[in-house]
Amino acid sequence: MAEPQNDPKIIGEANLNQPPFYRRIYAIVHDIPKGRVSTYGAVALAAGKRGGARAVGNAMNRNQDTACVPCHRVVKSDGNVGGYYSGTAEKIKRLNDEGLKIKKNGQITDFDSVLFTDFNVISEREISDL
DNA sequence: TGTGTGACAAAGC
DNA sequence: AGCTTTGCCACAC
Repeated sequence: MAEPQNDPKIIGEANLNQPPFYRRIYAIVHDIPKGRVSTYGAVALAAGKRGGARAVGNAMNRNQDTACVPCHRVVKSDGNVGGYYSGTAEKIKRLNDEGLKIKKNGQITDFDSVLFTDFNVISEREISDL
């Protein structure tokens, strides 16, 4: 029984070669429900890294399996959809398909009510140090 | 080895 | 509202 961050069923087989921190991030993002979104910062925190939002964005950019890791559900903390490897338009389209509505300025409608941060995942003890 | 860059964020002004 | 600085991880020069 593999750990979540090492389980190809969770993070995708193509992502097994990725760095440990990235794999942990993928396992977390995997748990974001359809029709909901989370933020780069929240995922970083769930991974035990406050301020690691940038690293999370980098990990999303290199995601090799969008089926296992729904990276389009990770957005900016201000409610803007943020970037996407194949373009923001594609990201918006995917979110629309899950029932979310995006305003013209890129803001997610009812951002607060679709925001998901309730990760049961872990963290190392660094989190107790904040 | 050092520096810069990137799908970000929070704090300071 | 906008800009700057600092923090984070990994990688390309």
